[in-house]
Amino acid sequence: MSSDDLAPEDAVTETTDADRFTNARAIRSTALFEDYTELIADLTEEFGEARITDIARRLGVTHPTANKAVLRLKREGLAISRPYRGVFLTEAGVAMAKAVKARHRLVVRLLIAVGVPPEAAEMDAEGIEHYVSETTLKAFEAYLDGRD
Amino acid sequence: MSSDDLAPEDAVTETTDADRFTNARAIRSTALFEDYTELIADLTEEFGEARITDIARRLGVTHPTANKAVLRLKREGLAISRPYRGVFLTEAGVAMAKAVKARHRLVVRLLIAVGVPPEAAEMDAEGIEHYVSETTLKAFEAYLDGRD
DNA sequence: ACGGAAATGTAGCCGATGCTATATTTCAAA
DNA sequence: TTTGAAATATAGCATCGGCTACATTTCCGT
Ligand SMILES: [Mn+2]
Ligand SMILES: [Mn+2]
Ligand SMILES: [Mn+2]
Ligand SMILES: [Mn+2]
Repeated sequence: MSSDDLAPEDAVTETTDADRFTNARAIRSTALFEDYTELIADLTEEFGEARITDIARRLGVTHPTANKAVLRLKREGLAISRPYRGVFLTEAGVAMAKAVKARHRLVVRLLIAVGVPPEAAEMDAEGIEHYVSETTLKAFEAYLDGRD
Repeated sequence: MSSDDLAPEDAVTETTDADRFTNARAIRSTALFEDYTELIADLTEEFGEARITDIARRLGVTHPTANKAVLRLKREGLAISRPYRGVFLTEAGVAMAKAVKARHRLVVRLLIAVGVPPEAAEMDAEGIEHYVSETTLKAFEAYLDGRD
């Protein structure tokens, strides 16, 4: 199980356990932003703007929690807003939302394709989506195309 | 896209967006414990005990971080240890480790089965594993059995 | 036009999870 | 048996992401 089994002499770049965990930690720290941008995009499409109250209700958190998260989004250049007004995504925010939404849908489609009940697929995808790499995404696409 | 499209009069239990996000938040708060118990089980099998230094190195964190996490594990009844000695899992810890390891392997197997390169499968599984429900797990098993 | 309810903002608390710096303990080599 | 290096523990700092309580602003109905 140890990563130096059969360690070769030449300069192969090994993926260590630490690499995997470090990757997962990095993703964990951006997952919340991904959910916020995706949600703000949805609300903007539905209502023309994303109100703090609606964001909080959809996420199942209190409004101060949503407010604080939006402050972080603004600090990171993903959103803009004026006091007591709706929240809007920046270019970067829109780009993130688009990518996240595409991933979300693709993960759900794949789960359903391998036999996961739609309800469970939707539920699990909300967490899984953030950890699916580009490589895996491509594989999902290829799998979904090349069947039936 | 709104969840009250075609809302029925009778008492169907709807899964709201908030339910999904709340579920994902709950899982996020246990994911780290799952990684720790799985890792401690591995190290115990390899070396007869899990030393703080080894835990920290495998996870890619500093040893004070690992130490503090082990304190939380102990508080939650998942591990035991005496000062300056190795860490061991309790019954509950072993049970968690077993379940997590089974999930980890199954997720990797499924990803590979749908065409994800093994390297990427291992990498992504480290995050994905925590969000796979029992229902989805069963579906993965069925899928892996019922092919070839 | 205004008064009150709803929405939004802010202050402050908490635990989790990371870090660095420092203290303490263990253990093996000399 | 001593002692120094490695391992472990602890102290203290920071950010994140939850919460409650309270302050402020907006806006709708009368
Ligand atoms: Mn999500
Ligand atoms: Mn999503
Ligand atoms: Mn993991
Ligand atoms: Mn794992």
